[in-house]
Amino acid sequence: MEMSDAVKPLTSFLIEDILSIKDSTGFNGKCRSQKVERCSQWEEESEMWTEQLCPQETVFGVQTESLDTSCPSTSESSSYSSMGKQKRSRAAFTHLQVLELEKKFNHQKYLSAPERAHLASTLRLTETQVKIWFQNRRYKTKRKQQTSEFCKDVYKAEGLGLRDDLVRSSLITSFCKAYQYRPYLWDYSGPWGTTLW
DNA sequence: CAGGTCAATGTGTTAA
DNA sequence: TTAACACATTGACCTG
Repeated sequence: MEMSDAVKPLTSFLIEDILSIKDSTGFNGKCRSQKVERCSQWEEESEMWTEQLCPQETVFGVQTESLDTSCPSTSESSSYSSMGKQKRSRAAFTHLQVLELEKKFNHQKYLSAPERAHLASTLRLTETQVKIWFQNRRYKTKRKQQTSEFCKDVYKAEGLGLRDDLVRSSLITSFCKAYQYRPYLWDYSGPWGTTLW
């Protein structure tokens, strides 16, 4: 049986995450004209930095308005709707920023305040963004680990020769209880196929 | 358009 | 009291 994503060692995910030529939004190498346009000023200023560290991937030099004061919001990005609600922005970190964050995370899961400040200035992010990124990253790692352990339990149960349907129903029940607020984990590819349901 | 990803936000907890 | 944390959720944006 082919190993599912859920049971791969953690390092595999990290390496895959890094090697897949994607930025943090899942963007896959094509130009997002809207964002590039919005952040042209930032790109101009960071051109040297981008080329120095990531010469062949300047296409990923995409930054959103909320990341850097040198990239001011445009009327579009900070626009208010007719209802008066401010549109929430979500920064898309560059491929290079994510790469450096991942490298650091591989080395240490927690940063001290000085380390965070240094990394933030190096990557031209705010300290809060670095802090939140590490928080989210730890949580993501933990979720994957939980999924992985769940799969090991399945294999163990099957190895003991327990009836497949009983194993399945009990595990699904406990899994649903544990992850009722985490539907994204339900997509895991378990030993009984690609979908649970 | 449904579903996935992920930065940002909200909430509750803990330690200094 | 404050800052940082874990965890859950939201909302923007992307892909198939």
